[in-house]
Amino acid sequence: MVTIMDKLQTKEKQSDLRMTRQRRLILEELDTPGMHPTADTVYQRVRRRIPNISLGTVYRNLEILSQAGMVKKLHIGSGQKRYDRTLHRHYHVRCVKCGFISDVPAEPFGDLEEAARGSSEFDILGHDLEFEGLCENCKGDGIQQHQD
Amino acid sequence: MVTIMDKLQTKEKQSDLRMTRQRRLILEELDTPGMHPTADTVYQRVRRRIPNISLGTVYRNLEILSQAGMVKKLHIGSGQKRYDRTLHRHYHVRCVKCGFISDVPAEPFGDLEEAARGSSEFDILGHDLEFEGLCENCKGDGIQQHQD
DNA sequence: GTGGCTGCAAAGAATTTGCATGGGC
DNA sequence: GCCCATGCAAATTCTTTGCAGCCAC
Repeated sequence: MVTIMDKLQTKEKQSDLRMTRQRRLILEELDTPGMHPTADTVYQRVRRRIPNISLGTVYRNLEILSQAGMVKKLHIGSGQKRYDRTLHRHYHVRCVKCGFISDVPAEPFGDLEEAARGSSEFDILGHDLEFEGLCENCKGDGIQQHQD
Repeated sequence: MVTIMDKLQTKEKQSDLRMTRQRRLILEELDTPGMHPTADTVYQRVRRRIPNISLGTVYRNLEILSQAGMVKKLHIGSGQKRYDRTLHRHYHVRCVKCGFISDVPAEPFGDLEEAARGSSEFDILGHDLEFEGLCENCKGDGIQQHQD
């Protein structure tokens, strides 16, 4: 089991990262704006350019990049984990019908944490906010399948 | 794969629910205040009273109860799903060190969704807010393991 | 050159599902 | 009695890991 101590330690090592072809292409895929791909989606896409890359490598890299703070792991919806290139802080909306995830360009609400501090014994360090709703496609009762 | 249509349909059927011994005890476990157990934790606890209950039954029931709106499925942290008896709307804090999850008794922020509506094409229906922080035990650098 | 990184494959963890039987209503 | 619910076990799905060779620095 990976402990937080592992995480904290790994975070220090981010300068050691070697920029392999695999890692560079994985990062490139994540740079596509508005994407919140699963590990498998990243795998499928990078495979177009490195046909024999392994899914294990993709998982390993997403984990490493996530611990280095270059990528954010999202635990949205009930399915697989998703990954988001962390450029600036933002929120997400998930379509309750098709699962499509989109960015919400709203400014982070700073006072949320202040309010939580008043009613919890925790040291509050941050927050994640996820909206639920119906995406453009699903508003009209259409049952389309959205992409990542 | 379970689609949203399945979900919506099942939601209508909530009156069909039979109150079996298994289902009742699962609900009882979830009634314990402040608990956010995983399926396996529920299984372990109910097993004390129904030794031969199966893990599959626990999963099936948690899913059914969740779709009936009696239980909320939480996707917090990276690990297993957790389940929360839905009595009233509230938020959660997760300890980044030990993973302990606690309720935040703060009142829901209604204006969050209003703000999101302004900057998204989605029909916003709701939101989930999760705080991150350090729990009482972990504040002092202790690396204790919290329970559910 | 060396230590991190990769591909491959097998293992592991979490959850779902098929089927025959059992039990709530 | 009907039909949903259960126990059991196998199957799926997603993710991690061991290992020998490879490659970025």
